[in-house]
Amino acid sequence: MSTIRLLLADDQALVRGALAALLDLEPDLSVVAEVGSGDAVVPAAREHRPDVALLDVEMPGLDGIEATRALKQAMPATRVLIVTTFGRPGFLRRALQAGADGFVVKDTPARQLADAVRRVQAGLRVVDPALAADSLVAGESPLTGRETEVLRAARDGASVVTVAGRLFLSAGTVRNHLSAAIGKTGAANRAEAVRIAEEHGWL
Amino acid sequence: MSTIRLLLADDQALVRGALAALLDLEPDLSVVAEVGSGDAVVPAAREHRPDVALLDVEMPGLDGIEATRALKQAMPATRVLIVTTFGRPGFLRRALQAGADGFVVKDTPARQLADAVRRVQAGLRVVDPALAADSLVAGESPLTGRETEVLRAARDGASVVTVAGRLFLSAGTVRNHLSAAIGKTGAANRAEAVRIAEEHGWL
DNA sequence: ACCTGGGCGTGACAAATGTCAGCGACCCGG
DNA sequence: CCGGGTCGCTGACATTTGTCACGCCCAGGT
Repeated sequence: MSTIRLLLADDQALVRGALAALLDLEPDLSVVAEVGSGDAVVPAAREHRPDVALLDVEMPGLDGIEATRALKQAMPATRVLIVTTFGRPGFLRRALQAGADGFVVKDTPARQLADAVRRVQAGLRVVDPALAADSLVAGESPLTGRETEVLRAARDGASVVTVAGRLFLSAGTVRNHLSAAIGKTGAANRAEAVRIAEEHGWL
Repeated sequence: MSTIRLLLADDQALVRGALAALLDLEPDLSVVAEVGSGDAVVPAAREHRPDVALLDVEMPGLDGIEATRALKQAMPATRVLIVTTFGRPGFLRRALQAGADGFVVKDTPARQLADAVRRVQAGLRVVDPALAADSLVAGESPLTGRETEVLRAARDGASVVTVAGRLFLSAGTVRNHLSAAIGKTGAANRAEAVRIAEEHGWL
């Protein structure tokens, strides 16, 4: 049995290095490339031809989801395993839609990671069961495209007019979109709506 | 030269295990205990007598800062090295005040971690230079105790009356404290004030 | 004894926010 | 071709939020 070649992508160098150390302990696994940003994933994959890519969701440049899409398009044979800090239900859904073969939260015990890699390499889907359940109840984002944009632009506490300026919209329109988002999220508030949408992975 | 005994505390099992793997590669280091919450730090330290404790800041139960204080009080000889995701200037200051011997961000290269551990064990202070500079400019929190409390209670987007109810205050008082916090942070907004305060590590 | 600063409260005011109804435009599927 | 949905905009309205001035109490330093 030949060794499985791995690519690691995580913006935190310490975590990246530590994961590499952990996975290199396994005799059948070998980390052939490490990158710290989403943009670097595809070039590194072209050069080192990994069997499996472990991608973090939170990354500068392309995030893990977009990087998955790009990688699957460039090299469809490469398996993708998403490794992330936050178990946002929406992330799981979007990751799978982007073509990911597995989804692991950083809460899972260290020893299971190598198994997850092997399963993914074998062509199986690996998904955290608890998270999958959450994803089903949470469902898809109820927010329309514009509402999502507006809510995202209001994340940092910008006022209505500021957001309107950023998106080239009328202030009234922004207010309406925000109102709709607040209603759909069940929030009482702009800030609360942002929080809820973020927790569900809708932003 | 005897080996340095380590205690690892991080709520993310995968990261914890990976760090353990990384550090165990060094011949002079040995991970003798791993815990996933701040409350477990002191008991584990009592049992395993580590030379150096690596603590994450973000943890359930006691956070890394409080755990540092507790550990230093219970076993002053133990060296504490804080390892954290976010380079919030305020965290550094509070960590050092709580008695930490070193402060490392998760962005630093993996190979430097072992060195940081050795330096801390040798009695030196280890601090990320860039972060130290930030800490100097950012300075201490300008917020008074009450203002901090109120701002923290308003973090999730709660309304004035809700916050007032939580803290057993009058609505007007809450508004005044919030107004003061907004002024001191230079924000235009409650939400912005929260964001700014969080970025500085004042919450 | 005096001053200072933080905490707590009230009242009043302007500005921002959230809600609602209604209008025209567009695209897509039946 | 005619809905239905999304988008964009307006205007009006009640509520919330942010600001300010003012007062009271208490703990600390001088």
